[in-house]
Amino acid sequence: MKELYDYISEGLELSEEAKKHINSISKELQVKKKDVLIQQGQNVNKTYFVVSGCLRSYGTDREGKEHTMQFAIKNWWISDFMGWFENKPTSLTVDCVTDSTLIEFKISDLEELYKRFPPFEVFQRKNLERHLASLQKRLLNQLQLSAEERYAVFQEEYPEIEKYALNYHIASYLGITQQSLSRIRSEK
Amino acid sequence: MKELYDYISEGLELSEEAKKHINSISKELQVKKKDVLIQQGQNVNKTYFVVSGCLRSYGTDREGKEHTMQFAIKNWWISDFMGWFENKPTSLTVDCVTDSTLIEFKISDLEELYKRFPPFEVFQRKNLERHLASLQKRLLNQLQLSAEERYAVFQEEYPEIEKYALNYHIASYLGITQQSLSRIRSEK
DNA sequence: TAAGTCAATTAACCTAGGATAATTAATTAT
DNA sequence: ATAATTAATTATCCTAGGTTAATTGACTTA
Repeated sequence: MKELYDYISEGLELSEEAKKHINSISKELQVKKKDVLIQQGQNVNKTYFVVSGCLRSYGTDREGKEHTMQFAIKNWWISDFMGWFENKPTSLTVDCVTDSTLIEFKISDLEELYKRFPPFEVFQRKNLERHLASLQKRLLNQLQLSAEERYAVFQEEYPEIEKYALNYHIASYLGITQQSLSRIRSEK
Repeated sequence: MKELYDYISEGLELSEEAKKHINSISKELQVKKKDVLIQQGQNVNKTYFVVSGCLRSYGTDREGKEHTMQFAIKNWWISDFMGWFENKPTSLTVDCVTDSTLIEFKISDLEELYKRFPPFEVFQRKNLERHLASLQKRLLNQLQLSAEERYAVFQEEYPEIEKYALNYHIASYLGITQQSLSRIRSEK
């Protein structure tokens, strides 16, 4: 839990009362590599804060191909926004790239938290803003860079993730096949 | 101004006092097709609410090719999140696809508004959530659909934008060349 | 330690969509 | 209206990255 408090404290003053409330709505979770936390097609109502390890969210298309939306490591959140905000069955699966320690929240409990402790509302807005900015950057990269360039950006930006993730996870994040990624790697 | 009030009223109770405050920090703007509102490379501090017409934000790469990040029509906001939240010169240009009527805000004035009127903070968070969900969907489409399929989704989702925007605007939104879009169109 | 997975690499071939360039159509300005 | 721009289409050729399949390597589990 300490990791979560530290993380929050970077953004706002965390009162004892707030800590207690957070404690009451969350639970720590030990999960194993390949455990599935959110399953494509079901309704989402959970979100996860990563204490250690690595998670991944991805969509699976008709042909069974996976497309990685996001990785999450220490101090990141992961869930399926699309499913939650549109209140529809999720189009993403969230599973574990490695054994991990997580803190689990019901999204509705977080909404309640924002109401009770307004600084959290602000904190969350700023998180969303940052998240949005990084997604925009990724989309722009997708539109304007070659596969090789995207891979270079990825390596530059997320060296720790490259250590955890499998080759085909990374390929599907970059929007290419595993074989292409292999090719790119060997060309250096 | 009425359009903006109506838009806000869909999300929250709009007091006279809040209206007055909004009035004091915004100004209505008439702009012409091709006018540039935010120029790639400069610092961003403005955001625009579209009353009528159509705007577009895009990045220009080294080879001078444009890549459309977003269109905005009636009741949408447009600015450059990446530039603002990272406090860096923007990598996007925002210009007018058609003559338009806008309401202009300084982003810092909006932050002040959130502070003074907390319901706006919530309202804004929810907007960001929706925005994030739609961006995720777009990225997923980019990763898993063919150019032809993406175009079909675009037509389905934004029929009004297709009326306003030029062919090469749409192509650059889909991540393909103008010629490819032409080809796709003629194949039907 | 051998058998059985599961992941990564490599190679041969193929295709969606890019590049270039010429032609036609649609706007805009005079 | 006419000329001058600016945008869209079409055609040819080309390439990045996909597809399929075989090979190698690296973990598991027995």
